[in-house]
Amino acid sequence: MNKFVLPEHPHCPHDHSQCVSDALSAAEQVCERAGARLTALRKRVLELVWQSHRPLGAYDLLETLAREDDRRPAPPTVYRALDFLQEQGLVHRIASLNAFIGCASPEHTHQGHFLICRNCRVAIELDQSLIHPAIAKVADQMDFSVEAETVEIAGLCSQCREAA
Amino acid sequence: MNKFVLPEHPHCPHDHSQCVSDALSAAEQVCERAGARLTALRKRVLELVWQSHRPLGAYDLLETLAREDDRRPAPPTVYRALDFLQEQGLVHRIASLNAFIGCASPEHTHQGHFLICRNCRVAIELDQSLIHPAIAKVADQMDFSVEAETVEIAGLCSQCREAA
DNA sequence: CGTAGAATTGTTATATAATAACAGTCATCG
DNA sequence: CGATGACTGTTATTATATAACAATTCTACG
Ligand SMILES: [Zn+2]
Ligand SMILES: [Zn+2]
Ligand SMILES: [Zn+2]
Ligand SMILES: [Zn+2]
Repeated sequence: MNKFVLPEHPHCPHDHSQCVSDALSAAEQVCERAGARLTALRKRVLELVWQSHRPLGAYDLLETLAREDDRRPAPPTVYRALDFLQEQGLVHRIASLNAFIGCASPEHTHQGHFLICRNCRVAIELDQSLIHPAIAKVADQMDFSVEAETVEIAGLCSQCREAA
Repeated sequence: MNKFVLPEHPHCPHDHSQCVSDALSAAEQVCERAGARLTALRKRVLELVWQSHRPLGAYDLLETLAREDDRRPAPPTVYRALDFLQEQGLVHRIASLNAFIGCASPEHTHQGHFLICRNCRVAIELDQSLIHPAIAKVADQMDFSVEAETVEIAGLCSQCREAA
C-alpha cells in the first residue's frame, strides 16, 4: 500500500504531537548527514509547518511567529527558512496554493505528489509508485529530461465526500 | 503517439500563424456551442496568449495590450478575460509559473498536463493516456474524488539538452 | 424602434506573495 | 581573542491577483 498515508484529518483524530516530534527528529538526522545547520529559527519554522497536515502560507507562518516571538519578523526571515527546509527536502511547496507542507519522508530525496481536499484542506503526500513511472515514460517518449515534478490533485477526500 | 505534440520550438520553426488561426477558429466554435460570447477583448487576449508556445504572465499580456491599445488597461481587464478563457477550456493556467498558455485541444474538456523546458520555456501539453489513468488509480485507492489535476513537469527538452 | 435588465468592460484601490539589498549578529577555527 | 563565513534583521520594492463600484454595451421584450 501507501507508506505516505497519514491518519490525521478533521474526521480522523490521531496523536499529532507524534507526527511533529517524528518530523523534527528526522530533520535533525537529515541535517546532520548533510552537514547543514538546523538552527532554532529553522527548527521553529519546520515545527510551525507541521502544526497540521494542511499546507500553510508563508505569511500564516509569519503571523504565528509574530504572535509568539513578540518582535515581529519580516517576510525574508520565514522565506529563507523555508528555502533552507526545501533544499534539505524537509518541506514541499504546493504551487497551486502558494503554500508549504512538511515532507512525510525526508530520508530519501523525491518530488512531492499530493492529494489536496478542497473542503478540509488536508494534503496527503503520495508515494510515487504509480504516478512517477507514468511521468517518466511520457517524458521518455518525448525525449524530455525531467528535473522537477509538480503533481497536485485537488478534490474531496473520502471523509468530506461522505459528510456531504 | 501524442496528438498534443506541437512542432513549435526555438529550434523547430514552423508556421505559427497557422497555430494561431487554428486556435482562434476552434475558440469560435467552442464559444458558439457553449452560448458564450467571444468578445473582441477576449479574442485579442487569446491571440496574445497564443503568440508563442511559452506560458505568459498576465502582466506580460497587459503590457502588450498597453503598447498597442494606447489606452492602458488595468489588471482586472486581462484577468477577467483569462478567467473566461479558462472557463471555456481555451486557456490553461500554469501554477508553477503563474502564467497562462493556450490549450492545444479545447474541443473536449480536460485537465492540462505539461512538460516545461526551463531553458527555452516552451510548454508542451501532453495527452492524458498515461498520466491520467495513474492519477485515477491512486485516487481510487485513497478513496479520493478528483476534481482538478495540476501536472507540470519541468526539465530540458531534447533540443535544449542536445544544445548543451 | 425604445428601453429595462443583464453582461461586459473601465477604473481605482487594495490584497497577497515573494525578493533585493544591505546591515548587524553569531558560530567556528586558527 | 580576531578573522571569516553563515545566518538573521530590516527596509524597501517587485510581482501577482482581486474587491468594489461606475460606465458602457449588448440582448430581448413590448
Ligand atoms: Zn499528524
Ligand atoms: Zn477532506
Ligand atoms: Zn505554433
Ligand atoms: Zn527547450
